[in-house]
Amino acid sequence: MSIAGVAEQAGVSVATVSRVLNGHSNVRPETRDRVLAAVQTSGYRVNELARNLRTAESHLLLTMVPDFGNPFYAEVVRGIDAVARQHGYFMLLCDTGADPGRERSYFDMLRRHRADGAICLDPDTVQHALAEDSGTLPWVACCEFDTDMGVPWVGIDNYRAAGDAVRHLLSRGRRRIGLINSDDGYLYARQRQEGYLDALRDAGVTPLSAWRRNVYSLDYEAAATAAAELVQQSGENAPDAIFAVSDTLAIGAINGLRSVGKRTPADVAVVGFDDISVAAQIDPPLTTIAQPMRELGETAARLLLKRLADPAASVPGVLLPHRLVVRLSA
Amino acid sequence: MSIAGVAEQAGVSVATVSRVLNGHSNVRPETRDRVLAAVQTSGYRVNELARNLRTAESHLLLTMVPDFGNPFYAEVVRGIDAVARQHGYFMLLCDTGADPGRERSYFDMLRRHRADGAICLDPDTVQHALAEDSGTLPWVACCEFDTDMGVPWVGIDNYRAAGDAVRHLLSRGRRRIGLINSDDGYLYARQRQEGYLDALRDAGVTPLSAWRRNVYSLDYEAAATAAAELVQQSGENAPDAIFAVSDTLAIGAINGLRSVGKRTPADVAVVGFDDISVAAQIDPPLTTIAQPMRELGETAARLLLKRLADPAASVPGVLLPHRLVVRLSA
DNA sequence: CTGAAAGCGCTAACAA
DNA sequence: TTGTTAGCGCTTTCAG
Repeated sequence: MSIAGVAEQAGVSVATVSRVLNGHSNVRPETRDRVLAAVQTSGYRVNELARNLRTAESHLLLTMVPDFGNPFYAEVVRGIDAVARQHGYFMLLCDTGADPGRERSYFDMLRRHRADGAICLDPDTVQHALAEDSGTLPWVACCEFDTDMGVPWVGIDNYRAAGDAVRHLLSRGRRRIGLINSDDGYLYARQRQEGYLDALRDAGVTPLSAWRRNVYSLDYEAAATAAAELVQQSGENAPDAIFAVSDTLAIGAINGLRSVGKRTPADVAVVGFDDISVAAQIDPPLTTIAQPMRELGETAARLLLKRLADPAASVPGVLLPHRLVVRLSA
Repeated sequence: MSIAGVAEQAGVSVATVSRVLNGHSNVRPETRDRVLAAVQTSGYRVNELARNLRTAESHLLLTMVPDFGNPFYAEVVRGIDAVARQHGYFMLLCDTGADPGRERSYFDMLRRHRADGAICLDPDTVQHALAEDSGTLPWVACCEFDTDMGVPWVGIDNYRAAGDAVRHLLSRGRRRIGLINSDDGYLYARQRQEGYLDALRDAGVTPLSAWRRNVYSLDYEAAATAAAELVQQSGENAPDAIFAVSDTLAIGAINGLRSVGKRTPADVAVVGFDDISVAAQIDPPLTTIAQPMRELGETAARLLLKRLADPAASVPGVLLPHRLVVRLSA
């Protein structure tokens, strides 16, 4: 049943039906009622494919995440979704696995008019590829952003946040602070490492490379292994604290520590990053850097919507505040 | 730049361009090359809106989850996504918050031809509303299913799985087994409760209602409170074990137990449900019923795809096996 | 206030 | 092998 059917049933033209469907005011109330009745009885629904073709917009927003099993991303995505829906858009969530190929294929949806805009949370390394050949497409970078990529962005100050974590550990009397970092294809990983190193140096401690481990997947096991290795080194190579760049990693680390008989925080203090909801539930509750996950997502969505509404508008980058949450692990 | 532009540039008709774009064989190689070249230089991309309007399909699949912050759903969704993409479909993830209104509005996307099919993980109570006025729309129920709703489904045997959990506790010598259940708007919640009750009775123990708590949001705090209340009752009202119908709840429960000085499993054994990845990481590692999350999603997607390929085909319901994973919490 | 008609970009008969 | 043409269902001038 198409608009033509409704028109016939109501004894009017398709144009009139379209008008009432779109809430135009220039329709006689009586006519409008007749149309509405016909819509009711016929069970008609607009074909948005047709509408979108005509209006040249899909009202679909893409969100590309490297891994949507990660609770951190889940919460950010919630923020995006809320704002999008609030503005009449639907959000299509794409799990790229941080794979440039998949990322490209999703990005193609923009070019093919299947989506109006995109929000990208992928590693800045893969974002760069996009920025080059599609500087013109409407998208914004979220959480992971390179300020001179010329793309609107939102995120936190990772450098300073990492410093805050380290300074907290320092203030607790820890000196040999280890780092469990993630894949340094992520700018955030590199920035947090810088923040960590500088904070240590500023305090007069020379960071040993033996204190650092990279984990190339955000999984618990890998972090557990890394933590166990770290503390089982001899002498001053063995850290008395660990800063993990995500709560997931921190939880794995605590588990790894326990498996080699080290207690947290008595033997080794641990601080995480993100403040996902499990962080407060584990034993000991995790001290961590809280990111405003929901706001991150909401802001990204708003930036994109603004860009969409006025392609010429200069959309700013925005930095959101982080916060140290002290619990018992450090 | 549209297909017409390419046609002009290549000196052929739009039909020919369409043919090479769609890989039809009846095009002279030389012509095809000319077209391809024009596509290249012009940077043309199909407008899928137009294509979809013409072919009357969107190649979009909807997945409706009640809460996509829940790691359990995340993993199921991964399975759906993988199969969908493998078959040339994109998956649109919708967080309904188990709200019938939002659910309806997403479902409307099917009626409006924005999506070809849907997979629904929402409570069976809200599914029923859908089944009534849209028995004809292509959708399948996943995890949460009512076998006589006339909709293809996939899930596990919740009744038996809950029984297995309880029997395990029984075999460990626990008799006063508590239940932390979720919102009984979910069929799975009601089924697991039945399984729990029957297993207890079969073992000759009379389940006290004082042993049971419902938690209406899947969050840690609520579960923690429930667990604390449960064990602080007097006499035989205080359970010596708790079966929680999800790992999230179980983790919260263990935390609640700890907060009132009860150790797990020494004082109170705990078994969870789902086997999400944190389950193995907490202290003590969680004994739980593992659901084949990924397969659940993959199967749902396959059922839907089958239904789409042949609307007349009778699509079966499928029951996937669960598994008791014994760790240290019980 | 309403209708006729053009056209969004594409695919698929049908012709040649 | 290629071109012409008729829609897909809708919105939107432009006339009346």
